[in-house]
Amino acid sequence: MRKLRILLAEDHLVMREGLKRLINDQSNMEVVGEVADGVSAWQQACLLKPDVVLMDVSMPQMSGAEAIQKIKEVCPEIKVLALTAQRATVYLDQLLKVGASGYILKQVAFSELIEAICAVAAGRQYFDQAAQHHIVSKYVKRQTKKGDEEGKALTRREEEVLRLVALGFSNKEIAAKLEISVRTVETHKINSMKKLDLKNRADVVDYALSCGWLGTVP
Amino acid sequence: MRKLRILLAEDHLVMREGLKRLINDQSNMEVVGEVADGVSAWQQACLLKPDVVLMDVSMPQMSGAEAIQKIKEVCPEIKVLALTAQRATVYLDQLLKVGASGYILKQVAFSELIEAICAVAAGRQYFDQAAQHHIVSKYVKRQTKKGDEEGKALTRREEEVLRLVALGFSNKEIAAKLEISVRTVETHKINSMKKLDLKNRADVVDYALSCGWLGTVP
DNA sequence: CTTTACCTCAGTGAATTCCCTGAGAGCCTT
DNA sequence: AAGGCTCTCAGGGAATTCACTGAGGTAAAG
Repeated sequence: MRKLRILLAEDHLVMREGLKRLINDQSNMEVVGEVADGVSAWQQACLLKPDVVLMDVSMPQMSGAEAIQKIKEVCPEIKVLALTAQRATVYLDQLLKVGASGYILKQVAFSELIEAICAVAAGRQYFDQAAQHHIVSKYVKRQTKKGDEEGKALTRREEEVLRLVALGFSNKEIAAKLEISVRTVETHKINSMKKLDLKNRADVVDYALSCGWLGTVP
Repeated sequence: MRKLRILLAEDHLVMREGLKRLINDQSNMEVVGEVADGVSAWQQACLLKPDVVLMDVSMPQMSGAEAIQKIKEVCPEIKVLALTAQRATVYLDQLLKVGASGYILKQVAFSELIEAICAVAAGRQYFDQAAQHHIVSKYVKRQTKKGDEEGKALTRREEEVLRLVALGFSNKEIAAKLEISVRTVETHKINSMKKLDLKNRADVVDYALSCGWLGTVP
């Protein structure tokens, strides 16, 4: 039986080394490459053509989601298992959209990680309990509410503005940054907050944290 | 030669298992315990009396710094090596104050980690380059500016308020939370921002990120 | 006992944000 | 061509924050 070829994309060297050794100890898998940022992840994935990419979603240079999108664009046959430090079910939607085959927390037991890798390598999907629950409940909502859920997706501009709001920038500063008027910023801000049912800045920060917008300091 | 007895305090199971195996592979050290939160870290440290506690500073229930303080109170002979996911030199001061013997990033190479463990076990201190630089530059400043640096330390109340500001709460909400008047909140906010030379909310968020105030969602 | 630091609160005027409304231009789909 | 979505901008009043000042009470340190 051929060994599963795995690419590690994880910027914490210690965890990366740990993962590498643990995976290499498995009889049916081996680590064929290691990278520490999203850009390298994409390049190496296309070069090495691993069976599975184990991808930390919060990495410098390019976010995990962006890297996954790039990989899937060029090599759709490569499976990507997203690895995240925090519970971030909101972020999950984006990962699913760009083509992640699975989603698992770093807090997870090692045996479950191996199981997840095997699952995605076999073409199945793997989600931890919280993610599973999130997906199911959203699906149920969609069934009942019909297209109401889609109406809650932020537009590019809205997300851009909301991210800057979470980072603490004032409307004025955001307007300057994006070269638009303050009133426009207000509009995007209000609209995005209504869509996500965020009542104040604290909610925005919460949302941003759950999205990983603030998680990594590059 | 007796093996170094090490306690792992780290809430990411995968990294914990990785660390355990890597450390146990070393001929001169072994992992004698593993915990996933600050409270357990404290209890197990006092129970197991390890030579070194490898402590993730961001853990649920009790922060790393608090746990270190507890450990050092009861068992000052136990050395603690602080492990952190992000560069957070500001947080470093607190770790030093409570008695951490070393400070190292998760991004570090495994060999350096082993080196750090050996150093703190031997009673020396170990700090990564950035931390080293931070300490030295602060020391130099203190030499030149005398007590000026101390004047820049936030008071408990100021830090409390600033943290809430970074989390996106409005003055009004903070006032309600702390049961003080809005004007008092304004005062603490202004004073703390002046002390740290933060010009706007964005700077506050930056500072908070560098302190790890926003890094972990428990 | 005096000094110092900390926490608390307030006045004031300017600046900014909030929250509602309405609306024109560009682009894509039907 | 018509409709829908996105991005853009604006008016206006209420609410909040900003940035300055001053000040009383308490607790620790000298």
